[in-house]
Amino acid sequence: MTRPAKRTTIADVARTAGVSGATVSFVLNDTPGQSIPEETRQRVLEAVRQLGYRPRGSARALASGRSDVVLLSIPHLSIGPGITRFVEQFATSLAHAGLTLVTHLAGAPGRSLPDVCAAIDASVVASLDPLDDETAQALRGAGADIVFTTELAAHSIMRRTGRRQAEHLIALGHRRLGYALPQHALLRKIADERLHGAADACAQAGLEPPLALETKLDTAATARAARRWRREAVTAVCAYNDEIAIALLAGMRQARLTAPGDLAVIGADDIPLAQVADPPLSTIAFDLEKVGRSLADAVVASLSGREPQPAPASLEPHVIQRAST
Amino acid sequence: MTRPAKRTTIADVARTAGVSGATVSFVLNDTPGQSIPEETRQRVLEAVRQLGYRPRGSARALASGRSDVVLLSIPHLSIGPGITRFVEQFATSLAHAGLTLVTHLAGAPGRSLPDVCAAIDASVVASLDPLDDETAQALRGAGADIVFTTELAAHSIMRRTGRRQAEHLIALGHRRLGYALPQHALLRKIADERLHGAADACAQAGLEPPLALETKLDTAATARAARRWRREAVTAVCAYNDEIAIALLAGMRQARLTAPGDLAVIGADDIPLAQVADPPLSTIAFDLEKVGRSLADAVVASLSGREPQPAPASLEPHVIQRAST
DNA sequence: CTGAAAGCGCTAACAT
DNA sequence: ATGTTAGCGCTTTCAG
Repeated sequence: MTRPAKRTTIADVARTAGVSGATVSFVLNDTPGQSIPEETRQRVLEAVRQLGYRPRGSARALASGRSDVVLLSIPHLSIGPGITRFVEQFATSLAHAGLTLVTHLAGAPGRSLPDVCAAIDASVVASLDPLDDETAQALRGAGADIVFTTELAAHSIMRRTGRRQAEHLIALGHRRLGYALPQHALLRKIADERLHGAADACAQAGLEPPLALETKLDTAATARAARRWRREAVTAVCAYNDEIAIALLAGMRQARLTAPGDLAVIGADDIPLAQVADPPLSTIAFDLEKVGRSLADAVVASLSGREPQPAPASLEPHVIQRAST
Repeated sequence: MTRPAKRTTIADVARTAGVSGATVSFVLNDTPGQSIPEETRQRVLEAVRQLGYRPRGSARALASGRSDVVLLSIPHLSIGPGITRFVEQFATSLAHAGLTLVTHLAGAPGRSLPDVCAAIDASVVASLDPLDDETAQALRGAGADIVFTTELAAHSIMRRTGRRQAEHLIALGHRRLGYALPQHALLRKIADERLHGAADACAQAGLEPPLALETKLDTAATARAARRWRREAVTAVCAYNDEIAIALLAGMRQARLTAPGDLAVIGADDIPLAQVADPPLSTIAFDLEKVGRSLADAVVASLSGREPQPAPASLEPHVIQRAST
């Protein structure tokens, strides 16, 4: 057993501060039901600072049974500026509650989510994608006190996003819609939600569901799709996201079609490039930071045994109207 | 102390398999210098499967002194499809070596990198950005057996990326270059590297350094920059990345300037949207997956006390020539 | 108000 | 070839 240079432990701090390890633990954790005199408290804090001491997570987790680490599983590809803001807000809110966030990119071969969860002994696992039962089961067994999926949040936001896209187009007078689906299999789950939402809006307006076509980030492919939609009397299309929408705009340009005249197009996610598209792209935005905050609230609630609050209504995705529709 | 329903431990497995805990540990870890009969081995494995047992990371780390967890710090904003591929490959290669990767989004308030490192008791910390000394120090103290920064890898790749952009333009006959810098402060470090590389290429060709202008993802802003470059006799510009390049193309369109005639533009990173830009955007690509693989190699080497191998030359960024230059 | 002591689940000597 | 045992660093009763 090769044991490298011993790190500073709670015992070192205790010695320096002239107290016992227990006392150090008490002040560091603000353990309730203890009344440490301010003087002692300061002495301990000073020793901690001086020694640069940080409690070792594994020991703490082992002893207390809770690591206070939250593991967020991010679906494979959909990473973008929006997700970044979301994760940051999530991490910040969690930190505020004394929890530490780390993330795991799902979908890659190698470690499965339960493996990672066990390895870091996470207290909570959050996922943007609904987790399948087997995984959820494993996670519980692997020590995640609770498994929190955003099925109630992100999932339904996706659906409402599709719904808004379609509603906007319908309100503009369009009666036959198209839907541009991404090709990538890993985006399919989210894409299906969005498409589903759009279909709901159509049904509610007494229209046929959108004509969904698979596309990719390639001008020739989107040009083909655009012609097909035209042929089928589609006058407006919802794109799975802004990237697809921008590619569609490019394909239309190649096919000598213009937006919104020949085909109106609306994207989703409001990526920065949407505003410099030609024409500027209408899109759906939602407050990811707010989502991050409520997800954190839910995690905290869950950890303290309370029921999670329903997500605030202000999470509603909303239309950003630009020239493409 | 609320202790929730006990999880299955190594003792449960031992009992079920009719052996001792040590034996279970041996077969699970392939502990060298032990010769477990195949029959026993299978019995243990069977019990593990049946009970769905996974060793608890914290206990393992505490006992052995190594968590085998690698923590990757990702700089704030530069997340994109490229980074995703990199992280996935990194995780996969690491998993292959028995290591588990988790990531942390740097830059957000809340937990600092050393905090996270201590919380999960990471064995290794890797960062795409160079780490400042204080952080590196804290990391070492916080238990990262080694701190591995990619200063040698990613850092220099950034510089070589800028160099390639400029070299390409110079080879095309341009004698006065511009550089489009991002506005965001957090991108500055990388941007400076890229600009520096471009300046090197200029110097080597006996040219003045590029005229660097700060821009943002806004058509009016990039149009202004484009006019300024024209005024200063710049004929070609390197953009910090493809997003900026696309915005510049849009600004030029607004200013009735065309690429490459009025101003040639080259981006960097080869994002999917680059190929559907109008005109299709020349850019710099590099094999992020290869970077992920060599970074993993370096981590493994470092963990076993060997010197990291120099990164393979095939990591060189290369030009993707499209119509914008 | 503070300290002593018993573990948390696992690994790795050391016995057998 | 397998079992016994002593911790790893910390938290948390329980005494003082």
